[in-house]
Amino acid sequence: MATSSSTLRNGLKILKLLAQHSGQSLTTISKNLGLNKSTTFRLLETLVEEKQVKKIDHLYSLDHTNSFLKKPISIDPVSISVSRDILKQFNTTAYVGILSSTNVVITQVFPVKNDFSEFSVLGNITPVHLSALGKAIVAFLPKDKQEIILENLHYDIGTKYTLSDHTIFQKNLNVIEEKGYALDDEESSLGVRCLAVPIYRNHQVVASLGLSGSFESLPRTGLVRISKILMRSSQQITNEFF
Amino acid sequence: MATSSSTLRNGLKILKLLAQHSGQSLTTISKNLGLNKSTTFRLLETLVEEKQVKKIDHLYSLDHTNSFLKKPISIDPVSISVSRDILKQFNTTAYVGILSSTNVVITQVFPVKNDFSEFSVLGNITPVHLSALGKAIVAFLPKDKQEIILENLHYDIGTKYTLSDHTIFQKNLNVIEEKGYALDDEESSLGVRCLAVPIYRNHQVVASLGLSGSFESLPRTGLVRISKILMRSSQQITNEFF
DNA sequence: TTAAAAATTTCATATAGTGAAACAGTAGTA
DNA sequence: TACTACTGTTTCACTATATGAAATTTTTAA
Repeated sequence: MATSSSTLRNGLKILKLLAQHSGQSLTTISKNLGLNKSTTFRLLETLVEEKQVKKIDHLYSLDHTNSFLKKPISIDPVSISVSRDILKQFNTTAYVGILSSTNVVITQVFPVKNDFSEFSVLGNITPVHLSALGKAIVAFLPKDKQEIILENLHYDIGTKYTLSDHTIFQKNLNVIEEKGYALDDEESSLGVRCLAVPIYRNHQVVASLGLSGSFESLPRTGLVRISKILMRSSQQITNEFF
Repeated sequence: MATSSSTLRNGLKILKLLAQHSGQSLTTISKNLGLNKSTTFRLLETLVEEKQVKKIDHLYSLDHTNSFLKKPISIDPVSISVSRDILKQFNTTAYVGILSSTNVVITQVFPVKNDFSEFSVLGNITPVHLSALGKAIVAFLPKDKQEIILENLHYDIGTKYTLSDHTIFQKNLNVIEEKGYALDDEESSLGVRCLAVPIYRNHQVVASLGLSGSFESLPRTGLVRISKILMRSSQQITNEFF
């Protein structure tokens, strides 16, 4: 007896196919996946019932309005622009993240290369302690708000969170507050470094602006200088909009 | 014999639950859904294998990096800022859309209200002919590029697309080109109107900037004036970045 | 209007999915 | 360290659900 479920897997295959190529007919989907037509029809009916797929004139498409991953976000909006000079100077991609509960959500992406696959991270949700963007927000929050977030991290993360992790993260936040920027080498196995600074509005941090690049483009020796440039950029933003 | 698939439905239930509350254990998920533990375990294993769910220290979360709905986008990036004055003036939300194949993707949202649920549309994908943002791009493309998109609309939409629709849409595009802006009252049953203008880069349209508001905030009598204000804003953007 | 193609439903059956229970792993406490 | 309680994972017997072939209905195109 197989460990896992082929029926569920087939259903997910259909979703994946429709994500790549929407507006397909039953016969086309059945052929593309090598599934029997009756089976395919029934799986599609289920997906339509569950509102993951819509069916118009016998053509099936993903129902984007009901994606599981579209989670209402309930904090203040922020919008910024990033000069291309900064991106070119550091050969990095820039991101804006905002806080949502105990996670950070990427709301804007500014790729340096003409490689638009970077936009696929738009809307991504990450626990604050796993991302420089998140840390750069939390570290500059008032202490009482920080505490609330640290408490709630028990429930919202995919990582078991112990008291010692709590203490380590708290110390990490203090360091970030002192330095003025957050650094994340967690993805260091991939040679990627992230540097992020807070964005303020009405004297409160509401978002963060981060750069993601290679160790070469964001060298340890240049982090203070880079963070100052970013701070000037984010200060400009605050002046302009808030 | 049931029309639809209870196994697939149970799998989707799990995804939905994890979307609402991530980082749950097997026992909790099983209890919350009233599913047998073994069954739940196997469904979760399948979801993990298919990379829709990640499992860290026996806690399950949605794997946001592998959402079906995150579709690599392969055209040039664009970034803009929108002055809050424009939003306040019209009491509307602003969007930036970019072209991806025959769809338009929303890459930036600037809500006027402190109601961040608007950000849930970030990343939304809509066929070009169903959205002012899409029309405002296609209408200003070179004719040969337009033709390619019109041809491919056969395959990518959830709506049956006939020759007469082709002709109507082509005429619609000509009108938009003449006027300089695209209007969309398709959602008029909900009292929502969308007005969009193109964003250029190197003398080519690469994106669009649109406003979405009520009939009161975007009155028919004011559309020309508003579109001119938007055009100035998008021209400023072009001057600044391109 | 007709024929072909696609969509939907039916039916027999076997296999995939289910759930109870056994087993293994983990954490906390005395 | 040993024990207990709880959780996670695997096994096994059984049947209900999923499958696929085929019949029927609907849709499409000429």
